[in-house]
Amino acid sequence: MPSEKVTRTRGKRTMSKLMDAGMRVLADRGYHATRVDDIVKAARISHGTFYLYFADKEDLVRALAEECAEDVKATVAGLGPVSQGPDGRAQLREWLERWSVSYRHYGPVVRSWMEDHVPDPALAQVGAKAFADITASLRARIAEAAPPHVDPELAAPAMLAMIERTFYYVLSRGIAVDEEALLDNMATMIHRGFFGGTG
Amino acid sequence: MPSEKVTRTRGKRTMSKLMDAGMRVLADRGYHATRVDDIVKAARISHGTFYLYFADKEDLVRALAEECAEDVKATVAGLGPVSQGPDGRAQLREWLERWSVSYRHYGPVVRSWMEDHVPDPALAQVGAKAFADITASLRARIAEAAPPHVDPELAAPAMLAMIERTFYYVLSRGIAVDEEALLDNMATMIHRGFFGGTG
Amino acid sequence: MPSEKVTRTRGKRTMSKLMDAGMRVLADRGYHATRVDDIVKAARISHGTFYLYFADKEDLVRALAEECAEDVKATVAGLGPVSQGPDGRAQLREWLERWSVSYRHYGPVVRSWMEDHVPDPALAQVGAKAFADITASLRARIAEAAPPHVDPELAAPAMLAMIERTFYYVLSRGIAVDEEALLDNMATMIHRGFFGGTG
Amino acid sequence: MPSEKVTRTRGKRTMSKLMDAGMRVLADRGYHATRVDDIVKAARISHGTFYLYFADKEDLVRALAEECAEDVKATVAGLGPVSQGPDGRAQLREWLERWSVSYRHYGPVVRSWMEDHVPDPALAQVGAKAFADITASLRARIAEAAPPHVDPELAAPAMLAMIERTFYYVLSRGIAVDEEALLDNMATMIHRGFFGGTG
DNA sequence: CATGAATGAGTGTTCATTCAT
DNA sequence: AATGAATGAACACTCATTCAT
Repeated sequence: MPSEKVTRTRGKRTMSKLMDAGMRVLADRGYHATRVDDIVKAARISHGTFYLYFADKEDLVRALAEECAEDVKATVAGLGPVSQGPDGRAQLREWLERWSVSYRHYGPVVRSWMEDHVPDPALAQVGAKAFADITASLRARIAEAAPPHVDPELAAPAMLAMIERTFYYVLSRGIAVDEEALLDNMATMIHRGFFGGTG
Repeated sequence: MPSEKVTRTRGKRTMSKLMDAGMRVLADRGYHATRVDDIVKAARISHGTFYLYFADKEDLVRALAEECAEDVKATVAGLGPVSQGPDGRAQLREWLERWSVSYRHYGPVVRSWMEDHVPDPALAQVGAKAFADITASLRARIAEAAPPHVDPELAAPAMLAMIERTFYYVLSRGIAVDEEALLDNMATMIHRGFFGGTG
Repeated sequence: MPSEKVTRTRGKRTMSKLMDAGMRVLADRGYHATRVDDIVKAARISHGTFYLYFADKEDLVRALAEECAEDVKATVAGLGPVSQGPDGRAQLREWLERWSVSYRHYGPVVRSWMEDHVPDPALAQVGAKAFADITASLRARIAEAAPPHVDPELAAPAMLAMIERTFYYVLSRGIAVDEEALLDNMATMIHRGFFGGTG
Repeated sequence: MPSEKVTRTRGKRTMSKLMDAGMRVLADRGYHATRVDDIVKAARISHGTFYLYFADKEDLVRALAEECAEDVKATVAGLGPVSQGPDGRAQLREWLERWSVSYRHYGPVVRSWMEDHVPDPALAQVGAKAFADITASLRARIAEAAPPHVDPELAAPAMLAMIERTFYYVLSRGIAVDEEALLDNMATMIHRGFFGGTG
C-alpha cells in the first residue's frame, strides 16, 4: 500500500532526523548539557514532535546507545588471533584503526555510558552489557597468547580501558598528536603488554 | 583580637566541614547529580553559609580538585627509574598500590574532571594541568626505558589512561576482582608494554 | 447518488462510534481526565477524523449531554400524581427504579455538567436547562401534595439533589448497598418528606 | 530564641498566605482550573516558594481538605438527638444554619473531593474518610428516631446528599432563593422524612 | 559569622488542534 | 471521508543564588 508506505516513510525520516540531531548535540554539548530543546532545534522539528518518538531524552540516548553498542561490539569482535611476531602487531594496528573510525562516530555515545554515575539505569545497562561483551571478545584473544603472569580476566578490561581512554584524549579532547604514530605505538604496546609480542 | 581568632577558627572548621561534605556527596552522587543542598545538609550548615566560603558550587569542586591534583601528582612523581628486570616490575607494583590508595580517596574528584564536556572551564583547567604534569612524570620514566617503537610522548597518556580507567572500573564501579591479583597483572603488563620488561 | 448514500451511511456510523466511545471513556476516566486520544482509540478511528464530526472535545460532550438530557427529562416527567397512601409510595418506588436505570447509563454525562465550574458554557447551559426542566416536573408533582411548611419551589431541587447524589454514591462510587432496599427507603423518605406520605 | 521565633513566624505566615490564596482560587476557578501560578499570584509570592511548602498542587488541596474535614465533621457532630415535635425541627433548623456557614467557607474544598473521579488518591481518601465520619454521625441520630421503613444505614447518605447538594446549588451556583425560607423548608423535609417529624 | 526563606530563570512534558496526503 | 504526523501553547517543577534578620 503506497499510503501506508508514505506515512511510514515520513515517520521514519523524522525519527532518523531526531537520532542524527541527537548524535550531533551529544557530540557538541555532552550528555548532561544536552537539552531536548537543542535536539529539536537541530532536527528542525517542533518540541512536541519529539515526544511522539521518544519518551524522554534518556529514551533517545538509549536508542543511540543500542545502535552504538552493536557497532562497537562488531568492530571489537573483528580481531582475529594475534600471533607474537610482527604480523600480529600489524593485525592489531589495522584493528585499532577500524576501532578508531567507529569511535570517531560513536564516541559521544560511548562516553555517555562511561560517565561517572549514569543517571538512567537503562542506559547504564546498555553500557554494562557492551562492556561485558567487549571484554569477553578481548579475553578470548588474550587467552590464546598472554605472556606469563598476565591473567586474561584482568588484562581484558585494562586493554579496553587503555584503548577507549586514549581515543577519548586524542579524538575527542583534541590533544594534538600524529594519529598514524599513535596507532603504531598503541599496536606495539598492546602487542608487547598483552600478547607477549616480541618487538 | 581574641574574637577574631575565634571566628577564624570557626571559619576554618566550617570550610573543612564543607569540603569534607563535598567530597562525600561527590562520591555518592557524582558530579552532575551533586546539589548544593546535598552538600550543606551533609555538612550540617545552612544554605546561605555555603556562599560565604565558595562563590558557587563549581568553586568548591575546584578547591577539591586542586587538593586532589597535588596529591595525585605527588603520588605519580613517586615512581623512580624502572629497570627491565623483576625488581622494576616490583617497583611498579608498589607504586601502583600507592596510586590505588590515593584513587580510593580522590577518585570522585578525578572523575569530575575526566568527564566528557566539563562545564566549568576552571575545573577543566585544573584537570588539564594535572594531566600534563602526570604525563610529564610518566614520560620521563618511560623515556629511560622504552622498548623500540614505543614513543614516550604517546605511551605516557596511554599508560595513564589504562591505570586511571582500570582503577575506575574496579574501585568505583565495584567490578569484583581480587585486588592483589589486579595490581600484579597491571604491573606486569605495564612493565612489558611500556618499559621493555622481560617476563 | 448511491455513493453519497454510502458515504452518508459511513459518516453516521463513524459519528455513532465516536459518541459511544465518548460515553465509555467518560464513564471510565471522568470528564477532566478524558482525552481526545482516548476517545479516538476507543472508537478505533484516526485522530484527525474526530474533528470532521466535532468542533472540539466539548462539542462531543455537549452532544452526549443533549441526548442524555432528553432521556432524563422524559424519565422524570414520567412521574404521575403521588397520593399520600401506600400506592403513592409504590409509584415513587417504580419511578425511582426507572430513574436508576437511566442513571446507570447516563450518569457519567450527568456528572459532567454537575461538576464544580464546568469549563464549557454550552455544556453548563445544557445542564442548567435540564436542571430547570426537571425541577419544574418535580415542582408540579410536589405542589399537588406537599405537606404544610414545604414550599414546592424549594423542595424540588432538594429532592433532585437527594436522588441524583444518592445514585451517584451508590451506582458510580460503588458503595455496596442492597439496591432494592435502597430504592424502598428512598421511596419512603421522599414520600414522607415531600408528599406528606403517612407511614 | 527570638531568631527562631522570627523565622518560624515568617514561614508560618507564608504558609497561611498560600492556604488562603489556595482557598480563594479554588473558590474562583474550581479544582481543575486551579493553576499553581494563580495561587502564587494570589498569595503574592514567587513560584519557587510554593514548592518549599507543598510538594505540588494536590498537596495544598489535601492540606485544605484536612482542615475542612475537621470543621465539617465537628459541625455535623453538633447535632443532638432530634425529637419528633416542633422543637426537633427547630434544632434541625439551627444545625442546618451552622452547616451553611461552614459550607459557605469550605464549599470549594468539599466540592473538590466530591467530584467525579478525583485524580489524587490522597484527596479522595480524605473525602472518603469525611464521608464515613459524617454519615456515622447522622446514622446515630437517625437511628434514634427513624420512622418505620427507614433504614438509618441508607437514610444517612441520602440526607447528606440532599443537604450538601442543595447548599451547592444555592450557595455556590448562586440560584436565587430566600435563604431563610430554604433552611426552614429543609428542616421540615428532613424532620418529616428522616426523623418521623409530624408537621 | 550564620541562618533559612525567597527568588526566578531554565527545562521537561502534555495534549488539543491543524493539515498535507 | 479518512489518516496520522506535526505543531506549539500551557503548565509543572527544580535548583543555584540572594538577602533580610
